[in-house]
Amino acid sequence: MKSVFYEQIYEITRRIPVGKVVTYKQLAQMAGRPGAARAVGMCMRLNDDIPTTPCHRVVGSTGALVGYAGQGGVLGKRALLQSEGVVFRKHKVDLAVSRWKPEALP
DNA sequence: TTAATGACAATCG
DNA sequence: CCGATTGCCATTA
Repeated sequence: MKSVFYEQIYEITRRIPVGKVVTYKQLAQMAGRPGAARAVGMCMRLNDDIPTTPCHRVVGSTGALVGYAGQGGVLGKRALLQSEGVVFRKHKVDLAVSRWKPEALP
């Protein structure tokens, strides 16, 4: 365990359903640290356990794929998201459709 | 304790 | 719309 903050981020990230994404800002807010979006990004970068923590489902507030430490970089990330059903509008994720809203869970 | 680093985000020209 | 700038935060050396 690196830190409580990181663990929280990972835990939330693990709940993201297939075909949906969240923004770094959103994660930070859910972890109780609004404004720590940047720190969240670092957390994702350190994550190497992709199977249990789908960090590729985390994008920028505008839907742009900021970065990806996994295979293929942001390109591979985009491919993964698309294959999971995430809707893309040009080069960015269509947050209006693919943003995960915890309250929207059935 | 201070300074530096990033997978961010909002603002400005 | 795009690129540059500034502010923010947790972690690390």
